[in-house]
Amino acid sequence: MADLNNLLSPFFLNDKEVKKVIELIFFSYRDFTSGPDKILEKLNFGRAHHRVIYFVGKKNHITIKELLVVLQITKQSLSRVLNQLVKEKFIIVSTGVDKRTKKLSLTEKGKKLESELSSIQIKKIRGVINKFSEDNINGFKKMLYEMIEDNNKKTFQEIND
Amino acid sequence: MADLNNLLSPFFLNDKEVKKVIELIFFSYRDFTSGPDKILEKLNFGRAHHRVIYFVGKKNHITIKELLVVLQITKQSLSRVLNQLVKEKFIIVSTGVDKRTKKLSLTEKGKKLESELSSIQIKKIRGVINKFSEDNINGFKKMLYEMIEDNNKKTFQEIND
DNA sequence: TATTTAGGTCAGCCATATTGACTTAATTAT
DNA sequence: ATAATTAAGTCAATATGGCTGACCTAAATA
Repeated sequence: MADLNNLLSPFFLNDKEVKKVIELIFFSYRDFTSGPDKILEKLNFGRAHHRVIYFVGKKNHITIKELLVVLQITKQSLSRVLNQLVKEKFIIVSTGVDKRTKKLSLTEKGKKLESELSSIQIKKIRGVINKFSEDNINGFKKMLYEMIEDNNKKTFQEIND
Repeated sequence: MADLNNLLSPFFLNDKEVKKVIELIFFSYRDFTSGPDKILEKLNFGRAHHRVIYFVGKKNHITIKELLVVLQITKQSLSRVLNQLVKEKFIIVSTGVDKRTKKLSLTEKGKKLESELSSIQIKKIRGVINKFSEDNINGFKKMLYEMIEDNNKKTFQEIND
């Protein structure tokens, strides 16, 4: 019902073919993160710092709790990473209207790093986009979205509304 | 030249749209690995064990060196993980024709675990495949492949020849 | 006023990775 | 035959990024 393509010619991949997809995901993800990793290394930061920088950049004035929902780590884990970023002035903290909360923002230094890290990944994705059609890109996005668990689909929507 | 679609209607995504793709990759990969992670946890294993189990299952009689090329970690890192898997009888080791090398194989216990872990990810991918067309799937695979660095593309080909 | 919420902190633990230095045994090249 | 290279292993130290559990403060809400 949903898709004529499937009704007319149901598409099947055997286990071996599906496993190739597993490997493509593994290899592509590793290379997707390796670029930023190299820059982060020079700053003695890791991927966790990248994620915090990224999502604070994405949503200015994000609170600790919101960040925890997105990252799905414990506050103890976030704490160490975030404190380093604040101490080294990539992120500044202010108090929310609800005075229990804290609002996080990137400093100019933080914005610069975020931009440097993101531009590597943006470049990589654009490189891919340029080789494919609009249909392919839209399919790619939809398929990635379908791989996300329902509760996290909600989170993805929330950070993009 | 390469693609009429792009010549006729060059497809452009602005930075904000490309960043959505970055997030889709982040969220989907996390959920792609979370299923196996839960099973591994019960065995006091981690994702590193999964990768070793996976690639030994993929290529029976793989050597340590071949495994290191695929995994791109140091032999010290591999050593700990592999020794645990051998000690707990998920993997058996034999000597190659070149007596310097070792050949790794899954035991029945190892095959069972590999199958249990892979079936989760296979199921997830099939779930996605069933919602899309053959064109979409082929596009998906090609786009993932294009995200891999050239030297690793070679590795991907080699493990699939 | 009592409870919940947002955030922080201390301590200890585990997994995964790294670098560097060094060893052994087997193969290959000179 | 000897030298060089290769495959594998090991010891030690270090870093990152997660976790649990226990406990605390201050502010908001019921």
